[in-house]
Amino acid sequence: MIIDLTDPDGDAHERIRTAAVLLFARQGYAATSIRDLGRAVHMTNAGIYHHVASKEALLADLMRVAQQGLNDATERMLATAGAPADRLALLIGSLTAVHARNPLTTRVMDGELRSLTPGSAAHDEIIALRDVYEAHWRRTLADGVAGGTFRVADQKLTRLALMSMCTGTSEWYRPDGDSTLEQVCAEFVTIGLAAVRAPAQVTTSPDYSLLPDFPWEPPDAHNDPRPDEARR
Amino acid sequence: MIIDLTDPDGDAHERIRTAAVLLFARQGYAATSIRDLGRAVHMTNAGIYHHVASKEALLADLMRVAQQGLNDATERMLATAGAPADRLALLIGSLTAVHARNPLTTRVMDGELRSLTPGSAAHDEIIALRDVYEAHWRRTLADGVAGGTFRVADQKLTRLALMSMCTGTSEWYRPDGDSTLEQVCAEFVTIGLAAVRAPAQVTTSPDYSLLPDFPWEPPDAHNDPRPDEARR
DNA sequence: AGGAGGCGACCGAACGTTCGGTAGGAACTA
DNA sequence: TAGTTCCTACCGAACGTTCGGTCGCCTCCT
Repeated sequence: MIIDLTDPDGDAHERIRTAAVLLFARQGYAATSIRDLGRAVHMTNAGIYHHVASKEALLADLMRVAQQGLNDATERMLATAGAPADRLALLIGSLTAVHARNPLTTRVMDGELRSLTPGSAAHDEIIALRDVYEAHWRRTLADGVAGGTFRVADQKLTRLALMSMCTGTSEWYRPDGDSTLEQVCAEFVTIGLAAVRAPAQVTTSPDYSLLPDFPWEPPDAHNDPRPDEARR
Repeated sequence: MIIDLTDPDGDAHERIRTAAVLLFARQGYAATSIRDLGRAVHMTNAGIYHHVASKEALLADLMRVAQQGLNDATERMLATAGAPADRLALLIGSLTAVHARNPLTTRVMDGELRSLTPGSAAHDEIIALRDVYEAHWRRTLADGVAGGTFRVADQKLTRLALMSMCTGTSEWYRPDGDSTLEQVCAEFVTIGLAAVRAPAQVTTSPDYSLLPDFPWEPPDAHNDPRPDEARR
């Protein structure tokens, strides 16, 4: 499933998407030119436009597919979960795992929403998809509080704090660290349950095979240079 | 201390910095033009260059002063703290508070390092300053582990996870929420101590007057439009 | 024959940056 | 007091470059 950016026989659309997620994550959308993309896939800027309607449409497409993938996977996993504590554990674990395993895609997802023209159809669509996702968190927290399992001062604050803990994973997680992905997720689940004052439970680790696997996420994404911690 | 961007009698350098932090945080450095800055302070693009050597120097200056301010404040606060648990609590609380109170400045600090030319003197200087700051975290965690107070699987992972929880605050905290800043900080300290398996302690809330107050952070920063959660 | 894929050349606009010039005031001299 | 000389702050115009995007043509493959 690895994608060779320079292979002219590969699917061009897929190669462009792969290059886009790489460069958008590394330099940011605004600082990446169509010519940069072309250089990465061995094409001219004009060639890119044979496969893509516009630079912004490329970003929107990327974000839409990625967010949709997360939504689908989340709903698949939640389908078998019962109590709010179980659901919260699943939400935390899966969001963390997705960010750890797809750091480039998720960095674009989380950080480039502002690059879509406000009010455009694409922008509104991504926001709507994100709302659908966040509704799972909102409902889980509300259910837990209503049922007496959770005790939180401010549901919105708790949700955003936990989500930002999970999404932050894409900025620092490396698979060659001392902790496995499973350990990180379990750790975060423990922290999350503590944050809502729910009793820590023996967590059945989530089935990672249900998580979305973005085909354009390069296998060596974790070795991609990052501006910080460059020499550590 | 509030700064009127359009007041021609105000200090021009200060006005430009204020506009820069606003626009860089809102649109990103790459998507902000010198002409945008000029428009914000009622100057032409040429006028800006009378006060600023280059666009990148403006960003570097901003980041350097901000990071230096955080470093100084952190060292002032740590000077009176003893045990690793106290020091960790201070680090968590102060980093959270700085991000909550200066969301625009901290978003630029945390997210625009990649916009500085890699290898340039300015880039290296910011990284060095950041290293100095992170060393406080590293040492605190190492001391706690060595002394038996903390029990963590992976110090680097723990540090980065906790720091990203704190820095995430700038993305969602609003002073008009259900929780005060003090409550958020206390909550995060509790979570952080749980993450290192240290006994939760009665936290003496940090002295927020020691925290850096960036003069260019607009007083209505929390009302500045953000791409996500726009309609919530 | 004809469509898919791609190239070179090009467009208008915007970019960061530079340059010559100027209004206004302070400072000094006659 | 009047005149000369600076200096700070800024503007209008332009520099060369790069931007996102378009157009026509060529070359394969079917």
